[in-house]
Amino acid sequence: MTDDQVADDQVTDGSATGATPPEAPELIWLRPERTGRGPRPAHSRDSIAAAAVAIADAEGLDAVSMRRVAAALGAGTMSLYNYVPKKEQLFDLMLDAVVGEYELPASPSGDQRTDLRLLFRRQLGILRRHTWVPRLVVGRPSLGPNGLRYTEYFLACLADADLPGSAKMEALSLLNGFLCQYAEWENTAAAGGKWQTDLVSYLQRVVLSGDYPHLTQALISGGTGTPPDSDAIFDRTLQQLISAVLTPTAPDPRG
Amino acid sequence: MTDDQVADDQVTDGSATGATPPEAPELIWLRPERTGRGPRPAHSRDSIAAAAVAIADAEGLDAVSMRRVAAALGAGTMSLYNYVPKKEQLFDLMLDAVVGEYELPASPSGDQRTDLRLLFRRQLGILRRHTWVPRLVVGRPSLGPNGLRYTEYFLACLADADLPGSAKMEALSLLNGFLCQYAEWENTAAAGGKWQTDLVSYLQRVVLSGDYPHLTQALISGGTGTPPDSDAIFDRTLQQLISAVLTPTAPDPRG
DNA sequence: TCTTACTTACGTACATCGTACGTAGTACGC
DNA sequence: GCGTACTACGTACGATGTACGTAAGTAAGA
Repeated sequence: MTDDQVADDQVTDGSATGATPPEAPELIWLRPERTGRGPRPAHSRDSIAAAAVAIADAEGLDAVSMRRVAAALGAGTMSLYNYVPKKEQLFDLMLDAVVGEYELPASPSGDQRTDLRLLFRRQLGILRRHTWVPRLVVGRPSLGPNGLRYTEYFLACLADADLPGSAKMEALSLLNGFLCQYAEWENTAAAGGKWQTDLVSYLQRVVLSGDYPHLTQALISGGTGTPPDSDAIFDRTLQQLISAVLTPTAPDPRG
Repeated sequence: MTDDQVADDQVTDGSATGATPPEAPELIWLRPERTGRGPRPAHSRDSIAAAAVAIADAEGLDAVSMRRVAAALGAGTMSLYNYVPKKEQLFDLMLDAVVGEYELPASPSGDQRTDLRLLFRRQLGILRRHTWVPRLVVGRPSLGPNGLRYTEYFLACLADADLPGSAKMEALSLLNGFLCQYAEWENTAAAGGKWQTDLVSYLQRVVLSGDYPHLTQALISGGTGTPPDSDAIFDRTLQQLISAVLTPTAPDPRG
């Protein structure tokens, strides 16, 4: 599984230029930021991430291109590829930078529910400043330095919980998923514009068709496009989820 | 529902060449599939969606380009734009096609938990056949014909529940979010390849650093990259969420 | 110290993407 | 039949990710 595709690389030819192009790792955290050879790099991962984040904040995620970020750094486009070999990894840098914005307490207070609630409420604040984050956190775990510290803190909050380690990881994933989903919902609700208008008139048409009684009732009993008046919905749901997650394992009520 | 969108078309300007370039709606479901004028369209939304879905299933979402889909239909690239003015709307078609794969029961059995469990387990089956779906369901509600039927059925399952309509919609969103997240996690777990390998060696390095004791313990107490041996995790979590969602509103245990 | 090997920096170039635009042909409403 | 709105599609433009080659700079081994 390790070396099946470079079998016939330099075998027949003894020339000098690099015996094995050593398969750059897919994960950017696996390559050292600095090797100590060659000229001193002009940029750091932090500055690159900051530049990219600034662009995404100001003009949206689609405005983040390699050219654009390189230009923002005052570098040639292709120079950026020395630091970030793939655009996906630029996204990794951006996510880790955002996770790092939360100044974590030194250690949890000990009250699990309160600690978790505070943690995720802060995270929601961060996501509100960086509305592009949810689109990026699909299946890719954010495990850069800041992501690791964040994960470690989350697990420290659950240190006393009577749960297997895997359940704690699942809890993290579940709560983060909810967080991003809620943030993204806020985004679309606040987007306004033509899409919003179209959606409303479409739903009106749907309601008037009379073919969807349950949907109709659900819509009229609670405003649809209406953004949440406060964080009440978030808080309430968050607490429900925390409770669900902390419950060791419900006895299976299978029929 | 029949004629409400052509109100102010020719009112202010009597010139010939289309007085108002009538602002094509952002939502594809808002434009009729067939207007009755001009030549008969050679393709249908269903066939277009099917072609796109086939490509995505076979070669991944990134292989779905307008050119590719048009070619699969035997049409010129730009002809596709008569049916789908924006690529985003092609994605809408694809999602609705996938939602339509589940042959919904005529009406729920009446046992809320069982009905919901069955519904989402089927949905998981669909997502396993179309691994690209979670990436597409970020913030865009899927409200095509099939999406509407699906939503209506979900709400019918909750018809007897003592919840406000908004809470039911939130429940739908929450459960769907979990579903997609779980499916996406399965995808990355099953992806294999170099990324997986890199991730493992990275985590090994992290563990060996000794700086993340809680993370270390969580990792060793439950395999990380290990795909779930069965659907047990999904089922258990799904039930927890269903219970949480059906609970009218926990009394606020605010300190 | 010199050499060598590897780094950084960046310009050029290519394939591919979404899609704006224009033109030609077709079929329904008047 | 006439006009208008539709379908069909070729061409073309700007932008993207990034492979590749070259020049220059610096640390490690002789």
